[in-house]
Parts: sequence; C-alpha cells; structure tokens
Amino acid sequence: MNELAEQIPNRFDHQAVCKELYSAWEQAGCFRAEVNPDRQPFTIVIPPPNVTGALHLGHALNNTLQDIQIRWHRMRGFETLWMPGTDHAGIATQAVVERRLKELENKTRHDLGREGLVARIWQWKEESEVRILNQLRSMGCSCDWTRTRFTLDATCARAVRTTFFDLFGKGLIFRGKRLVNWDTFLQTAVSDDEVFHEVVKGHFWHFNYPVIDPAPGEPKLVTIATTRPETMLGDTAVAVHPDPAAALDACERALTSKLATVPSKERAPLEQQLKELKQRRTTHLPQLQQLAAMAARGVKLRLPLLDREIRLVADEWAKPELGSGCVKITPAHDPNDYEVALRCDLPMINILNVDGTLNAEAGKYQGLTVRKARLAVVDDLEALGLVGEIEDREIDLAHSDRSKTPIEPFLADQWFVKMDQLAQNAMDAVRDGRVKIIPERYAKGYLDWLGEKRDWPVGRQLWWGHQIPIWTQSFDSSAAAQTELKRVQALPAAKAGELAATLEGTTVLHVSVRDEGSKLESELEKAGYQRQSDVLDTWFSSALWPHSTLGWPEKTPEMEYFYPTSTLITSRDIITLWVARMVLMSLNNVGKIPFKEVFIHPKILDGYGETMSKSKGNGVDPIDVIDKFGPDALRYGLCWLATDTQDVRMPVQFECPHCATAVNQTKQNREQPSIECPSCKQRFSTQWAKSVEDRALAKAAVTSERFDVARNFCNKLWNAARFVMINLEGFEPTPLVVGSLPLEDRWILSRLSTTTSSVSQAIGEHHYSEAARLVYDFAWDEFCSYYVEMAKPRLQDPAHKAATQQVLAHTLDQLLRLLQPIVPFITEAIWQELARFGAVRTLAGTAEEQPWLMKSAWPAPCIEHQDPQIEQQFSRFVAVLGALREIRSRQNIPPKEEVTFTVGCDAATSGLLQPMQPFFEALAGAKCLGLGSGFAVPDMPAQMMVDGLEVTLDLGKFIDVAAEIERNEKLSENLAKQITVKQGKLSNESFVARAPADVVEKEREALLALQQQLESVTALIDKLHAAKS
RNA sequence: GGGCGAGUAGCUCAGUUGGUUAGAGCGCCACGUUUACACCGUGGAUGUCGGGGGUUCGAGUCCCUCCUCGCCCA
Repeated sequence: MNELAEQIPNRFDHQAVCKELYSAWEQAGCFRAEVNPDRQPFTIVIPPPNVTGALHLGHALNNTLQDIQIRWHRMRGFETLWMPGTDHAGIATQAVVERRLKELENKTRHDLGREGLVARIWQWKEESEVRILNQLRSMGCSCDWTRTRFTLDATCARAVRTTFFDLFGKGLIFRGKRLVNWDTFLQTAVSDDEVFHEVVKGHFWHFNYPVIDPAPGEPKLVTIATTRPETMLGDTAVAVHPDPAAALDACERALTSKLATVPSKERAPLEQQLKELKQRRTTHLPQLQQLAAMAARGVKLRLPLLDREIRLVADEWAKPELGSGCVKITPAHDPNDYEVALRCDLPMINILNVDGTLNAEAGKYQGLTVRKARLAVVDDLEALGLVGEIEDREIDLAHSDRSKTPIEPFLADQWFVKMDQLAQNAMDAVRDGRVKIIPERYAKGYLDWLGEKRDWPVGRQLWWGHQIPIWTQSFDSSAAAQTELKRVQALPAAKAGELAATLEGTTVLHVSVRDEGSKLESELEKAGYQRQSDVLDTWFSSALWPHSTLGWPEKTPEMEYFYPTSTLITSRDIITLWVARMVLMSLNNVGKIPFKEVFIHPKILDGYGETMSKSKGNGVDPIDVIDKFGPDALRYGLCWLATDTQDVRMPVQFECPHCATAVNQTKQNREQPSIECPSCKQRFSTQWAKSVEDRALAKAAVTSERFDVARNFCNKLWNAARFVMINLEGFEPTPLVVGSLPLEDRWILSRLSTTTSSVSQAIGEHHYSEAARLVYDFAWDEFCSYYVEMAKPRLQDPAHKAATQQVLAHTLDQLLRLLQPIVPFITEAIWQELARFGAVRTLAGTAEEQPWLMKSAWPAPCIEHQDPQIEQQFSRFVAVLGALREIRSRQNIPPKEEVTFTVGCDAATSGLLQPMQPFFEALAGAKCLGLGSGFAVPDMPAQMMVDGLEVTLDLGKFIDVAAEIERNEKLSENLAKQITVKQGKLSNESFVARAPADVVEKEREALLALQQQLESVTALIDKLHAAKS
C-alpha cells in the first residue's frame, strides 16, 4: 500500500468534508454565471421557497433535481445559471408573525400599526431566509448566490409595479363585488387553496316565511330550510323552480336510466328514491307549480324578525326534488345564492362585520357573533311559531388553513385581473408546444383551468406584500367625476405614460401611478385621493419571477442572454396557481415564454401514503437526513426514488437518541410528545414535546431507512476509489490501444461507454430514478464486482499492471463525472484525492486541466468502445463463474478448498475462456482442468448447464450426494414442466400458423435445448445414485 | 359528481412496440473476516402481477367493468 493512499480513511466523513468543500466551490466561483456569448445559456429559476417555513423533504427533492440539471449542463459546457431566492408568502408570513406577536407580547397588529408590523415581518424574514438558504447550501445546491432575489425586494417590486400599471392602463384591472372566503380571525379574505373542509355535526332547520296577500287557495306560508339560521337576516328572496314538473321529469329519467345499469345489490336504495320522487308529484308538485306562478306574478314574502319584504323568484337553482322544493336566497353569504341574485337582479345584503359579528343590517341582532345570533334567531322564530322540523345533519364546513377557524362567505370589494386574452395566450403557448409540460398528462389540468378564464382576484386585505398602486376618490356627481377624469388625463404625466385613470361606475375615480415614490403619489393624496390599502396576491409577484429576477423591466444583458429560461422544475399542486400565471405574465410583459419546458416531479408521501406535514408529525427534515446519512445520500436517495409514474412512498422512523434504534413511525406514536424506545426502554421526545419533563428528554431525529441504499452506495463508491488509489503507486500512464487489450478491459470500457450514453439520455429526459439505477448497476455490479476483483490478480502481474492501473484510473475518473450531478460532494472529494496521483488518467494519456470535478467535462460516450460481442462473451464467463459459485455454495465447500472443473463447449468459447482461467481461481476458487469436449465425467460430478455450456465440477470428497441428487431432481421436474408447456404450445396449430416464424423457431430451439438438458440431468442423477451406493 | 394517477415479492419500486421460466434494492435464510468496503462478499427462498370479463396463437402489458387508495377540480 502506498503512503498517500494509506491516509484515506475507509469511510467518507461527510460531516468533516462537505461544508468546507461547499465554501471552496463558492469561493472559486464555481456557481457563478456570467453573460457569455461564446456559450449557450442554460437557466433555471428556483421555485422560490416560502420565506416562512423551513424546507421539507419535498423541497429537498425539488432542489436536488434542479441541481442535477444545473450541474449536468454546467459540465456539458453551458453557461449555467441557477437563480435562487425566496417568496414573501403574504398571508402565511403575516399570520406567523401575528401569532408570535400575540403569544409573546399579547399584541395585535393594530397595536403596532401598518409600518410597525411590516418592520417586524422584515426582521422575521431576514432570520428565516438565512435558515432556508443555508438548508439549500447544505444540500449542495449550486445556485448563483450573488444574484439572490426576494419577491418583495426593490428589483422585484419594480417589476410588480410596472406590470400592474401596464395591466391597469390596458383596462385589465378592475374592481368588483365578489364573495370571498372571509377569515374572521385574521380579518382577511383567503384564497380557495388556503381553505380546508371538515365534516362537522350540525342541524337542518326548516322555517316558514309568510306570503304577503296570497290569493284565495294559494299557500299562506313558504317553507325553506338552512344549516345557518342567522343568514336569514340577509335573505333577499326565496326561489322556486320555474317549471317544477319538467325538473321532476328530468330527475326521474336520470334515475331510471341509472337503475338499468347498476348491479342488483345496489338497486334497492335507488328504487326507494324513485318511489319517493313519484310521491312528490302528488305531495309537492301542485303547490310548487302554484308558487312558480306566484313568482311569475311578482308575489312577495315577509321576512320574519326583520319584517322585510322579499321577492319570490323563479330560478333553476331551486330543486323541486329536494326538501320543500324552495330555497332561501342570501346573496352576500352564499356562492350559489350570489349567482341567483345576479340572474334575478336581487339586492345583496351583507350582514357581517369584518370581525365576524353582525352589523346594522341585522337589526336587533347587531353586535352578536354568528354563533349567538344563530341561537337568538332560532329562539325568536320559535316564539313566532315559524319553525318546522329540525333535522340532525353532517355539514361540510370550510375552515381557514391559516387560523383554523370557520370561513364565512362574505361579499366584498375585490380587485381583479381580467383573464380572457391573457389566459388564451398562455393556453396557446402550451398547445403549440412552445412550452412543453413533462409528463404530458399535466398539460390537461393546465389547459382546463385556464380555459375557464376566470378573472383573477388579486387583492388581499393584508399589510405584508406589494400595496396596490391605485389612488381612489369618490365624487358626488357623475359630472364632477368626469371633470376630474379629464383633468387627470390631461396632465403631462398621463401623456408621458406615468399615470393612468379609470372610472368605476359613474362617480368613483381610480388613478394608478407607474413609478414608486414619484411626486405624483403625494400630489394625488393632496388632491384628496386615498391609496388602496390592499396588497397584491403573492402569486402576482411569483408570476413575474423568471423575468423579474433577471432585472426586467430594465433591458439588462441578463434578460437578453438568459431569457427565456430553459427548464422549470416544480410540483404538481401549483401548475395552475403558479406555472400558468408565469406563462401568461411573461407573454404579456416580455412577449416571450418564460421557460421552454416544465418538469413536474412526484410528491413525497409517508409510509401510509399520506402527504408529509409538520402538523401531522410525519414530516422529515432534510437536515436530519443530512446529519445522519450525508448530503450525497439524501440527494441520491431522493433521485433513486423519483420514478416517472409513482409518488414516493417513504416509511418514516424515529431514531432513538440513546441507542440509535430505528423506531417505525405509526399513526399513533407520531402524535405523542414522547415515546419509549422498544429496544433500550428509555424515553425520547418528539416535535410535540411541550411539558418540562418531555423537553428534558433527548429529541429523536426523524429519518427514513429508504436512505440506506444511498448511504451504502456512497460507501461502496468511496471504497472502490480507495482501492484504485491504493493501487496507483508508480502509475505511469501511456496511450493505450483499446483493441489490443484483454477481454475484461474491453468489456468494462464497453459497459462504461454504454452507461455513459444511457445516463445522459436519462437525465436529459428527466428519468432521474433510471439515471441513478444505471450508474448504480455499473458502479457496483460491473466495476466493483467484476472489474475490480479481476484487477487484483492482474495488479500482481508486471505484464498487466500498467494497463490495469490505467483502465482503473480512467474508469473511476469517468464514473466520478457521471455521478457528480447526483452526488457532488463525495465525487469531488474523491476527485481531489485522485488528483494527488497525477493529472493524467485517461486512456489517451491526456491531462485533466480543471481543478474542480464540478467544472470538468461531462464524458462523451466512446462509440468505438461499445462492443456488443465483447459484452456477450463476457456474459458467458459470468455464467460459468456463477455456476461454479452456486455449486460450491450448495455443497458447502469451504472458501479455501480449491475445486477443479471442466467446461464442455465449442472451440470459439474455449478460446474465449482460455485467458480467463486465472479469474476462475481468484473469483471462485476453481481450477480449470479443461475447456472443449471429450472430458471424462468424474465419479462424483456436479454439473450445470448454463448458456449452452456444460460446467462439470469434480467434487471428490466434498460432495453432499443427497443434496446434489435433490437439487438435480428438482431441476429435472422443472425442466419437464417447461418441456410440457413448450410442447403444448408447438402442437397448437393455431400458434404455429399465426405466430411470426421467428417466434416459432425460437420456441423450437428452446424446446430442443430443454430436452437436451433434461437428458443430461437425468444421466447425472443416475450417476450420482450409483456413486452413492 | 368530473379529471388524472396508482394497485406487481414482507416493504419500496422497475417492467420498452403484447412473445422464453416476471426483475432490482431493502428485509429474510445459509455460509464467509479472502489486504477497497460487514455501510462488505457468495449463494438461496419468496409472486393468483387488485377482482371479474373480453380481444389474441399468446396478456403484468391492449379493451370493458368493478373494488381500493392518492391528488386536482366542482
């Protein structure tokens, strides 16, 4: 062993090496991307992580895949930019800071005021951002940190402002009323994706509303039902179906046709439904028809408690097959009712204050909370005798994800972006292939969602975000508003495109200003305008991310060179929220697509198939994985699991901090604050530890055994490299002629070349798992298990030593390059060690000039090394070796006992195996007595047919005859079975006639081979029996 | 309710245009400390390819249908 190599430990100490290595890369400028017209650019913008949370395993996967693309392209000579940054995540961040404010200081945001709160959030953001970016660094992400952006920084703010002003000027920004999901705790609207649904127990109350002046014979009361009694205070109508008979007919037809198709066991409930439906024709239909006629006549009802006249309207939202057939309409507090109100031109009455209490519209109920108002309304109606049946019912109730409180639908002023043409353009870009979505199936969701062309509500009642740059003033008369509009439009700034104005209705004037901090802002405020207090939806700024980060709207050299970006890698849940919006905004702002392809990667689930989350307690922190397994194992493990069709299922374990036992996480124990280790019986704490006792316990890391494969692989790679380096002493490279090298050299070079092509293809097509497997199989099964083992005897042989060293060095060098994008730290560490043995380690004898592996060249497959014939020949050697090993193992022959064998084969194979004889000795402890034909069968033979070769061992004294007879009998049974199947197939005329000739021929040959094999096995069994007796 | 996806060994997953006896890793069993590696080596056992029907000479693969699970939309 040489001195240099002796210093290499037999474990890769990731904790000691990775951090330093990362700093060294960064200091050497390895991550830096510059505008460089001599090279082709390759650009990825990071999906900016939410600045509030820490990164989880999903982020780790997302960023690993990005880094693989980035590092791969960098090695391939592209000018490679990975643009990093974070997202201000409006509501999430504000909610966290407000919650802390309440917990630690018992203050609300109103105590601090807008500026005070925003200052606090900035402070929080600074700390949080550092933590997140450091997580990315410890994973090895090769981002160009000098360009780090934040969606709320000055550069991004400028892009947001410019975009907003542009859309405003084009008339694509407008204000309207809209039902929003109101979070009464945080007092803001939350978007649909920030709402979760939970089934709770509730009631279904039936109320009767009196009819005003019914004609004789007409009903005096109309019955409606609700799960939210207090909303009746906001009722502005009751609806009945305009043609109840037709609606019942349609219902009956649908039910009948369904009944015809379902299996018999499911018929009973449907038949019951049908029966009830038919009964309704007598019990309900006449009155519903009467009510429909009354609605047409304009009959009114009296809303109890408030004594308000409300209309009876005809609308198809009322379902004659359900309940009483009538439905109350509360436009300001129910999405469906809102639609009815638009169709029937009904008033909309908002009965709620922003804090969830009732407002003046609720009359004497003003000031009550929803909960109290509900009780009071029911009591009062009861007293009036207007309450009918009260049913128990399970209700699907929307909750705010941020505050965990029930959502109230609430009619509010809202700013919108008109989507029509913007959405169409984004659809076209995907339809005509300018933007490619991979896997393709995700394009459907994208197109469907954009196809609805729903206007985008962009206002949020928050303080953390880009404040909407609109100044508003209301006027007493339309004439006054018109005069002001003309005045504003005549301003020089308006003509210069720095200011734009529009009217909402006839008296409200909105003015937008292009540049932040311009004089115009204060002038407007002096003139009586007030700035909108809402901020923009966070997705508005994220939508600009690919170009705002490159300096748009400035015409920067970066925009010119790096845009459109190359690939976007993200998760499927934000295809609509984010990807679609980036495409439409880029087309609007830049006139170009933002990226050429979008790769959607799988999601990481726990062992029960559930999404990982901190709130469930099943989340895995990538830092825990890095601490235990190292960053390379984290990356390789994720890459290994990122298959094309499946989400990643990852069973999770607690690691006992006392004895390192892996304790499987279950749905029960993952919710406990502390757990007793089943192995050492000591307790450890979890993320839930709150009590003093629990907190005093050592905390368990949460990881997954799924990373074992990756850790083991890294270890194998490290030690293979160590072996090579140990044996590089006195290495003097000379140019090699590949064609004249022995079989095993040409085999490994052929496999290397094939692997190189297929790994390149796999990474290029985003088949990450496949790439990981290909390189794993090559490194472990081919390089380590065969080539390195075969190198051992050759290194002892002066005639072969030099060439062996060179092939070893070359293969390792190339293998490190192939692995660098996936496992950058360990490969770089090995590369740096390897460099100490000299810069020349290629077959051609050329020197490596790059000091860093990550900046070295990606290997080009040597097509001339690829040799299918050599690979096939080698597989015969492997087959013989396997047969020898199997017989040895089955016979329990001690490893040190040498056995002898012969191989019955043709002359060509004999010539091929001749030079491999030393390897049979080295790898299977077996000495070859002859290759070819005509060998006498020994008295105690063990025989195997492999690949058409007959391997015969002379077992002499070692043989366990009974075991060998048993094995051969089992084999013979198996052969007989196969022969029967094949004979059956070949005697099937239909098969012989219809199957392709080559398939039939193959079957015939296979049958023949099986029959021959059976014959020889039978003979062997006879011989063994004879030997035994 | 609509859309997409998944169901293959105890676990996590591969399986190309249909064509020999369906594979890998982990785990399991046996043997092994041979100077790169026990985070290792050698060998072995393990399957009603979710159920049912169909197309075909031939189906894990194509079609229909049902069941279970996940995600998205309503």
